[in-house]
Amino acid sequence: MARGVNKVILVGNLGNDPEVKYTQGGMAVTSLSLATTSVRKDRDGNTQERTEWHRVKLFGKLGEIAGEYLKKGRQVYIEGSIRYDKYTGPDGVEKYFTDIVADEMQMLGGGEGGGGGGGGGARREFGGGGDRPSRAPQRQESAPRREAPIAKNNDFADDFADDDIPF
Amino acid sequence: MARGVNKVILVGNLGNDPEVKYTQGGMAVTSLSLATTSVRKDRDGNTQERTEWHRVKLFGKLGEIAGEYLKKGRQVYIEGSIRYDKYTGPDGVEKYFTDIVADEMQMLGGGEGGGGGGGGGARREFGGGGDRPSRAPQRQESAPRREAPIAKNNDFADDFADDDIPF
Amino acid sequence: MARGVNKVILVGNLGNDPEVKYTQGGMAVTSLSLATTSVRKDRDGNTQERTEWHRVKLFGKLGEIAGEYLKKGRQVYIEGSIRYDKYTGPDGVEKYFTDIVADEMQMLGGGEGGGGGGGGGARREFGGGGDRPSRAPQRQESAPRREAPIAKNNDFADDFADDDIPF
Amino acid sequence: MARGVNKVILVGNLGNDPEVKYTQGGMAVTSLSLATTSVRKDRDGNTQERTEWHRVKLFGKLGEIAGEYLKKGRQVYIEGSIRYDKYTGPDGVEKYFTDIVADEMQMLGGGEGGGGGGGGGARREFGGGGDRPSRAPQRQESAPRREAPIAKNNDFADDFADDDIPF
DNA sequence: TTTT
DNA sequence: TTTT
Repeated sequence: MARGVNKVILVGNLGNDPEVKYTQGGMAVTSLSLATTSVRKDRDGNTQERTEWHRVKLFGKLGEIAGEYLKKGRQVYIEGSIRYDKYTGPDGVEKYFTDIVADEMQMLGGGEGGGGGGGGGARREFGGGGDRPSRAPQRQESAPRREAPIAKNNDFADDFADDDIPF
Repeated sequence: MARGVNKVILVGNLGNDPEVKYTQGGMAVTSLSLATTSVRKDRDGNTQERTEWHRVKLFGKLGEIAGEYLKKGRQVYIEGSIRYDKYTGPDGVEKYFTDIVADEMQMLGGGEGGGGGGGGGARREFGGGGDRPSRAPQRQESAPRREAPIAKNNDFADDFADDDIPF
Repeated sequence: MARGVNKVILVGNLGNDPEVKYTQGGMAVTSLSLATTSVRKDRDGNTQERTEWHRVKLFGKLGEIAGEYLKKGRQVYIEGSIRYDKYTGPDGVEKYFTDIVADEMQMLGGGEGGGGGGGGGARREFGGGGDRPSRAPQRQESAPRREAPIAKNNDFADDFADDDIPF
Repeated sequence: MARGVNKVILVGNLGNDPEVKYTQGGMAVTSLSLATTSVRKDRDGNTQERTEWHRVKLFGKLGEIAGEYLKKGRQVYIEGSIRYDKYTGPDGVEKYFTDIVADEMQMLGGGEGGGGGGGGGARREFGGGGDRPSRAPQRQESAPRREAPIAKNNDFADDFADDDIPF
């Protein structure tokens, strides 16, 4: 439900491998760095290029799939919404972040990236409960003694209750 | 032309009247503050709301139409793309901006806002040369003695050559 | 999940009041006739208009909300997908239908249409089981003795198992 | 300009090579058959698939690029609008067509399809006059003596004045 | 800062 | 008729 529409559609290439983190409740929070490039001719007839680097966040099962199948360089379709966040650092300085929160993902380009699942699509889960924290436990175990082992730098992962996909 | 897709679709309400500025070449650069609100139930069954405030930029003729017909509170459809900008202030501090650069605009809701043109739509102009700097001169005259009368605070207006719609 | 993207975004006005039908299982199947108009100048400088009339289908709770709050003339935002159907009539003649199956709906324009819920948004339900056939029973009772009381003319309503939102 | 929004976004695979025709004025009119497939689980847990076949039309330079670089099987992003047409045949029978008129196209998947231009994007031209009927003459020469050599079967090509991109 |  |  919503009052208004906030929709983003991206087709771009990953600048790096996905980064997968887990909340303490075991929900995957995956970050992508996605490039989209525009090309145009300026008034002198020269070709100009400009690239935007989007920070894309995928939660829950969608984040797990992204972490498993996406790789640096791969082309992907993302549908989601824009989210603006402000974070006040320990030094009191405010920092601003803009994220694209993905609702849907489509791997493009025929899956040279290996695996068996390349080329498929995935959709964000609504309605809690279904998140299997599959590989999360290991991950948690591998970083045992920290108060907040995840989301040190406001990577969205402490913005919401565990296992609660944000909006 | 492009390598990739960077598309945003918004339906929201204006938090303020539009701000119209002009480049030295006379091109309108209009800024909107647009709210989109999401509503959902959390796990306890309580209704949660979250509002995103989008900074929307409209250039050229599209900016002039927006400045003329839009008003605080009015509902509008915007189609455009995301643009991330970094600005280093005189104090050396980097600031980040995210803007939605509009390609298309639709006033919604039947135009109680007056004028004759309410309720219509408009599209961004491609292909240079057609920008009539209609009311820009007056505007320039009303702020005569300043070195950089426009875009003091990196409002996009000095990011591009005059009369050159950015991308 | 999907292999590919099939997405439609419409903002238009209803040509008629919504038509609500119910499957035998009690699921609402609501049809809208939605107009979108394009305007342009032809080569002689004359203004040309062209209107497309979209057949929009809304299922389940989304269909109930549409049936309750939408009215002829009202402006609405629809997000969904295109569905092409073929129907062979009793005379053996094939007929083709194109429908927009709605996933999301936003009433636009400030809700002069009355009620308390005007102006809100709604989202299609995924995951079965949640469809309360609220007013459906009465509806069924009012048309008791018919073999196929609903969907005589292939209005989508017999294309799918009862209570099963099609795709 | 428009009153309303009529927008379609597709990512799919071509079922066949593109078909390129030319108007008498030399404008390319290219048709694609584009598949988008949805997958879901039904209530019994079985996987169901449904494929929509979209008729996509590309005009002018965009149609020339599509005809040159796209091939059967290739994945493509299309942005455009829905257009419903009715055609009354010589037998008096009415036939209905639904087309997606493309405004923008992106070839996806890294261009194994050869050529040098694979993987790029293209945008529909607005503003008449710029259509170079590059390969059209040959095409015209190869079918010299016919009253209406093109668009026998209502392929959109006689719906509009030559060189006039429809809307 | 908007809107219902 | 495509694709994984």
